Amino acid sequence: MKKDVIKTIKKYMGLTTNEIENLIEIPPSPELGDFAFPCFAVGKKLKKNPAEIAQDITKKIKSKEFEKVEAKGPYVNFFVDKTKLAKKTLETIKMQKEKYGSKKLGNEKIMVEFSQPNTHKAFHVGHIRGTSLGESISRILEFTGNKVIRANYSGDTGMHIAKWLWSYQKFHAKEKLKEEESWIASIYVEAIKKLEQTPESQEEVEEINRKLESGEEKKLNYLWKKTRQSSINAWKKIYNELNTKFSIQYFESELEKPAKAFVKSLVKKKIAKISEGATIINFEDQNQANLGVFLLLRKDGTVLYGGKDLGLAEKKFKEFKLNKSYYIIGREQELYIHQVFKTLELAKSKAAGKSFYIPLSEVRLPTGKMSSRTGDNVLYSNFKKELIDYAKEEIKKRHKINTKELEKRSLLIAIASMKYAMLRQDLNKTIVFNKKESISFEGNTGPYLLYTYARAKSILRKAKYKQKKFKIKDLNDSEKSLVLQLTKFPEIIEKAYKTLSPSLIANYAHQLAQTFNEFYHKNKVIGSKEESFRLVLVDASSQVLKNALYLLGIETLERM
RNA sequence: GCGCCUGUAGCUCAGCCUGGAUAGAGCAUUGGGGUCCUAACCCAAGGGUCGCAGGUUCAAAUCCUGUCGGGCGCACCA
Repeated sequence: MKKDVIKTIKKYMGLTTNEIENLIEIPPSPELGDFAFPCFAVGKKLKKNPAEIAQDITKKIKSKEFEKVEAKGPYVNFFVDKTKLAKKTLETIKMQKEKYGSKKLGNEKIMVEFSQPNTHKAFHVGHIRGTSLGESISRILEFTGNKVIRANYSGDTGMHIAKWLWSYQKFHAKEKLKEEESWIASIYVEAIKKLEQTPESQEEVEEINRKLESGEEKKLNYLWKKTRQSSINAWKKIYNELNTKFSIQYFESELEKPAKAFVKSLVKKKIAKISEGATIINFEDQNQANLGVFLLLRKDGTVLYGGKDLGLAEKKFKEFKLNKSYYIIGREQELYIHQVFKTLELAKSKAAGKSFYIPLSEVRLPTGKMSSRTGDNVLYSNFKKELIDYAKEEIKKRHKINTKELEKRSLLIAIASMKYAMLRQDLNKTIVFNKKESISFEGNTGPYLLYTYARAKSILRKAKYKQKKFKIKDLNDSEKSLVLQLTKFPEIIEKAYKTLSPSLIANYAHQLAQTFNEFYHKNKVIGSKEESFRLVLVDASSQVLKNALYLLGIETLERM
């Protein structure tokens, strides 16, 4: 439809398609039309009053594509023929179904690294944001023609693990190992507290760290392996619930060797050097003073996180023939990740120039930063439980269903609620997590979207709807808005792909749901004169809503 | 000190990239809507010097400069 507008204007003005496309806008209200062409720029060029130009163009236009073309001040307003538009849009959706909105915009093999929890530590609300985002971006990339490899990278060695093992051995040795993340997290918090009380214990911890790296003590190795696996098993359940499946899981412990080798080569190439006993890159030497100093190896020769990330980048490109590698990592690591990328460039790595950073702002508590050290955080499992309990209450108010169905629905609602809350906001914005306010299923929330979908499906069920041919007469206002909303979806996808912003899709889904609910309220479907058409419209709406939710990584419910 | 992010209604946020016609939602507040397809819904009302000051422009929440407030980062943590 936009194309028709462009074509029409092009016929009467000496402008290129691109110029026109950039000028065309959507009027602030439907009474002003569906598309508008502002004449300011042309007015300036021709040194004529834009309002006169608008009048002129309007008089000349004789296209039959539009219901009406009208000059209003300096604007030429186009009114699209809604009946034609509805027919076209609904038929497209009917045909393409879950592929509606999908478009081949890219054709690359892309790795998306996200989530990155550490073993022996809490999986908290902050991880939910990163995980939801990674999954959603992956789906958007796939939906637009790319092949995606989902990668997870976890810290399973180092000082924090040593502290955990120390705490367990010293204070909980008789307890059975559990796979609950809350238990795992609590051992770590206790370690930090005890170490503050008795700083002299730090020596014991360092001894454990040494033994752990050398692998000399069998008993310790066993405990490490076993507890590490507990964390991994706990994640499996979490990722399953969050609808995420990683193609590959990397661990820090596997990267020590390749990292050391890579750092060695950097020293050889004189990119890195020894300073105060540690191996570093001073970016001042590379005329990149703004990147500061990048630390690779400690004094004692052990590899730091940065060194391992370099090794990992190499490994990723070696293992998979990637076109691109995305890192979804907290904003606080921005400098660090740019140091990694610059180093890859200096080393002429395969990963150079193909690695990209997607910065993610943190999830905070009203009281400040979340920390797995102090336990000042909201664990995934605890938050989920509260959401599930609330969902159960709400369901029980409305329906009598068996336990199995109740469990299924409440979990899905809980996940939708948390994911949507994490995705609807811009990545650059810090989310201040207020637990009380987060547990709400009304308004701009995930459950509202699920509810809208379930309502639509309920109509189709009751009408015993089957797809067949349909006729469209005149559309009323709420039908028109709904059709227009459905027509917009492919554009939203394109923009979301270009900017890697799931929030655009989240906002769109909410708008669509609002428009649908308005339509639902004003129009009776079953038993109305327009039943056949309205059923198609309901079917299409539910389909598009489902597609949008899919891209957010949110599953729908047929009944809620 | 330097660098990055951020400031829009009482609260939480869209809109800013690509400047245009009355700045939009949700929550909260107030008032409506049930013989009717799921009221987790819908309708209406009140509520805004778009942090502040300059500049560019016919036109600025949007672009530029400065400034103030908040967050984060800047050598052996990850």
